[in-house]
Amino acid sequence: MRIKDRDKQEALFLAAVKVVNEIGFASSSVSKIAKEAGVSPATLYIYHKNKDDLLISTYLNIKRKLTDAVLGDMDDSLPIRDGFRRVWLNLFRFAGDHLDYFQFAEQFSNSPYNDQVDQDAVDAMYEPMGRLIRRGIREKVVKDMHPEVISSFVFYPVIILSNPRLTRRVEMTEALIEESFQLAWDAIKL
Amino acid sequence: MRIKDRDKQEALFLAAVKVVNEIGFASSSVSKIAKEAGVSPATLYIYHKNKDDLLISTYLNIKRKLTDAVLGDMDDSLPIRDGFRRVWLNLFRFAGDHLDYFQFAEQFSNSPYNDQVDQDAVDAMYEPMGRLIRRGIREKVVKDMHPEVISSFVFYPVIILSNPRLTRRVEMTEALIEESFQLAWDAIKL
DNA sequence: ACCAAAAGCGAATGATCGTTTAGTTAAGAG
DNA sequence: CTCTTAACTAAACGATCATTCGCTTTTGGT
Repeated sequence: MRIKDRDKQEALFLAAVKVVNEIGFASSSVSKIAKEAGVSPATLYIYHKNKDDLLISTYLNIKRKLTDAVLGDMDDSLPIRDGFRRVWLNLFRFAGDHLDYFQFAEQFSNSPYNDQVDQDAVDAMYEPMGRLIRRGIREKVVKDMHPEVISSFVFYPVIILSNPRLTRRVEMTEALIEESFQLAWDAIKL
Repeated sequence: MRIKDRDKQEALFLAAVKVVNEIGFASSSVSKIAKEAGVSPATLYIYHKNKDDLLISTYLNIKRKLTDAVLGDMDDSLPIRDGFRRVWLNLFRFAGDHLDYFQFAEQFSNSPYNDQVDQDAVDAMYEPMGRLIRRGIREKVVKDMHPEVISSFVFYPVIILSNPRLTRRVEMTEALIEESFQLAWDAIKL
């Protein structure tokens, strides 16, 4: 028996990201994504059971790449502030390198599609971050608040600042990224 | 000659918000929105020149209501911190009262539709906020950074914290909202 | 070398899409 | 009350939608 083509898998993933970012969920059709991937619409259904499945697995694929890139080099022996700083810088680098992934993920997670993903599975990917936050609280370096509150002050500003659709007037230079991290740290430090 | 019906205008606005929030941009069609509004699809074209125009003006309508509710009672004589605090609390109250507006706006502003809106016009609505930030910097109470950076640390966490799609584990009580404001203030204060 | 089976595709399915047309209804001006 | 005009609609337009069908091609196992 024949085996599924890894290249087609990847081509479909990249095509979904590209088409959705260029024309939005409203206009993105299976045939447009298939054409962009250089594949028949019928072939797409060998890899995904329907359109929703294609989009959901594209999202999960991005989330996995994101958490790998951002949390992959976490080190429990690092001082708390350095741990946060490393993740912060990773996030900016990833956003710069893969703006398209970021944009797709934002479009997706704000849409009703998000209700179809297993949120606990996504949250589990962020577990290393939760560990860092809890350690910071235990060591009396970080304010004792729910990890989701801490995260929202540290990481969501990054999502805004690295999205040129929302932040048109500011160019995020190396120095400005470092300065901005100080704001994030000031928000959460004890 | 006959006059346009204000109730239909409003019904179309509410229907667009409701349908888009329930089934997303991907599945939202003109006929579904018209049916929800209790109106013929053809009638919709008397009020909007096409589908995009309907969605864009729905978004701008929400943005106007939002800035009115959040920035409408700004007072230049208030101490800086109290000014920020008032806007912060307004934003939480508005998010609680009109979660549907918030959700629509987030879906919209993260999609390519956003490229079709005059961003300068939207930015102008936030001008009172820019004034407050610049006054804070001038009086050496707020860090001297670009207003968009300051805003991203103060207000975007609110958008996350008040979105139950993203923040499922934390219930934002009055006390927690007040505590969270302290984090926002710590981030930007000198 | 051959076979089984899954990959792969072009074309067709019926449904729904955004928009227009042709005609009816209702209300403000006189 | 009448005329005018724009609001309003049901039905229809061609286009495109998500998905499937019938068939061909490829490939791993023997």
